[in-house]
This record gives sequence, C-alpha cells and structure tokens, in this order.
Amino acid sequence: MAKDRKDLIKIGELAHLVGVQVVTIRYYEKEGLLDKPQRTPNGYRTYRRTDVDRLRFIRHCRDHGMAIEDIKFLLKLREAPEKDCMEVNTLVDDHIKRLEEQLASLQALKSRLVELRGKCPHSGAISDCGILRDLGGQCRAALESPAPTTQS
Amino acid sequence: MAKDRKDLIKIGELAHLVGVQVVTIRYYEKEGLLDKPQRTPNGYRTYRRTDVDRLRFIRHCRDHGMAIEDIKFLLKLREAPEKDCMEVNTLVDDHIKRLEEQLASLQALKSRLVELRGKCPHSGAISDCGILRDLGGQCRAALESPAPTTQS
DNA sequence: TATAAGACCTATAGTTACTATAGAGTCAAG
DNA sequence: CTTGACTCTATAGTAACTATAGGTCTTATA
Repeated sequence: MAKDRKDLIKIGELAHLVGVQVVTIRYYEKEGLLDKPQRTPNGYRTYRRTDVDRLRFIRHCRDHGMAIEDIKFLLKLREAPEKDCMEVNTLVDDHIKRLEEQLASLQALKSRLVELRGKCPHSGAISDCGILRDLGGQCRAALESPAPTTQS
Repeated sequence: MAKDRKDLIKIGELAHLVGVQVVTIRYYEKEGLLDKPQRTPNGYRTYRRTDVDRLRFIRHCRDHGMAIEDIKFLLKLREAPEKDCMEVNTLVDDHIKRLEEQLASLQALKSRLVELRGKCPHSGAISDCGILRDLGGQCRAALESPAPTTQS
C-alpha cells in the first residue's frame, strides 16, 4: 500500500479543502477538537483523510451555530457507534429551543426599536428628539424593590 | 445621615436605584460612559442626580441592544441640544437594520436545524443517526475553488 | 472594646470563537 | 542568493461584562 506519501497533507491544504483558516485549525487543536497531528522533521503538521472528515464535521456543526463544547460532545458520541443516539437528539432539541428563545427576544427588541424610532420621524433639534427623551425615561428597577441593606 | 447634601450617594445606592451591579458602574466609568466621580476622603465614589439619569439612559440603550460605542455617541449628541437629531435617527435605523439581518439569519439557521432534527426522529444506534450522518456530509468549499498555490 | 458583617477599593483573569500581530524558521524557484 | 509562500510559536485583542483575590473603611453587636 503506497498510502503513507500521497495522503499526507499540510495545514494549508487542509484549510483549503475544508474552507477554514489555518489559524482556526490550530485553534481547534488547542481546544481539543482536533487531535495533535504528526509532524514532519521540520515541525510542520501533517494530516490525513480522517482529519479532513473530522474538520468538516466540526465546521458543519459551527455553521449550525453549535458551541465548541457541544461539538466536542458530538465528536465523542460519533466515536461510540453502538451507543444510543438519544443524546444527539436532545442536544439538537436544546439548541433549537435556545434559538427560539433568542429569536423571540430579538423580535421583541426589534418591535421596541421600531416603536422608539416612531417617536422621532422628523429632522429637528436634539432637544426635541423623542428618541433621546424616551431613552432617558424612568426605570423599572427603581420602583420595584424597597431599599438596599443600608437602611436606618 | 445628613452628610454634605442629601443628594450625594455612594456606588451601591446608585446601582440599586438604576438596577445594575456595582461592578458594571465601575466598568462604565472605565469605558468612558460615566465621568470619573468625586471621591470622599476615604476614596469612595460619590454620585449625584445627573449621574442617576445618565446611567439610566445608558441602561435603556443597552436594554435595546445598543453597543457601548453607539451609546457614547448618543451621550455626546444628548449634550448638544442645538444640533440636529438626524444622526440619532440614522443610528437607530442602522441598528434596526442590523437586527433584521440577524433575525433573518437566525431564522434560516433554525429552519436548517429543524430539518436536521427530522433526520433522526427516533431513538437508535449512533451508527444509524441521521443527524450525525448529515453533519458529516460534504462541504461546499471543497467543490467551489480550484486548488491552493501548492499545485503540482 | 473587640470583632464581625457589609460596603467599598484596586487589579487581574476569565468568558466565546476566533482574529491579528510579531518574530522567526523552512522550502522551492528565479 | 534573494524573494515569496508557507510554516512555526506566543501573545494580545475583540464585547460587555463577571468572577476572583486581597485589602480598607464603617457600623452594629457581643
């Protein structure tokens, strides 16, 4: 088998194949997503096919907005083919739920901003600006709780 | 309790009034959102009414998802009442536009995740998990661009 | 009066997933 | 022999805080 020469690639080629930056690969290595690769005599990292697959997996996860820690978890699961995949489903479900929460709060934020923008549809003096006036308004926290522990 | 004037408060009381943490106030000071306050002989920060208003303004902006740098800009505008408020409107418009982009990309991400989740609606062996299989699929970058400069 | 609780002080590091910078070694081509 | 592309390590910066450590000051209670 003449594989030990052809299949070995350097970091730049791996980066190109998967479409990430070289520094990102070294970062993933440092974070433990990628194993420490073999080195050529001059110290260059060398990678194989399996590393390309693994890096692609990582990138797909990241493209789906998953956190590094989640990906570590998925990578570990991927290496235990006999286990049940329920944990994968749970992780994805949780991720979707987080996304939905984030979407809802951004949606609400946008509504408030559009409303705020409506306070000053015209061009005029800063002193008359409804947006700045609104942003300077009262705060809820002051009305809710009684007093700090420093009371007589 | 009658110190110099009754409207001089310490950092903890300011934090309580506005509903932020003490450390956050010091952070805002370091970032230049709040002026360096006067100090008591023992080195404690003392604040006045205007500081309460200013901090409230800052918090309202942050609650609307604005960046510190944007808030600095608004604070500066707020102190020039004779100027035109067009820049305020522009800033808010830009902010809304950014939010809309973010919403769109999160929405798309969620769709992809829901689709991904559909690949494995059941419980079973990791080796059969459609989610992991999908995440391990081919990547676009490999097909798009030709080859790195290190071509034979 | 001693002491303990609480508020305050400064300075530093950690969070996330990278990106940027500096300084240096390796390798092939011209 | 120099140029340029590629590689290496190590450190710092990003956003907006949060956490930690270690210390001082004030006040209430035993």
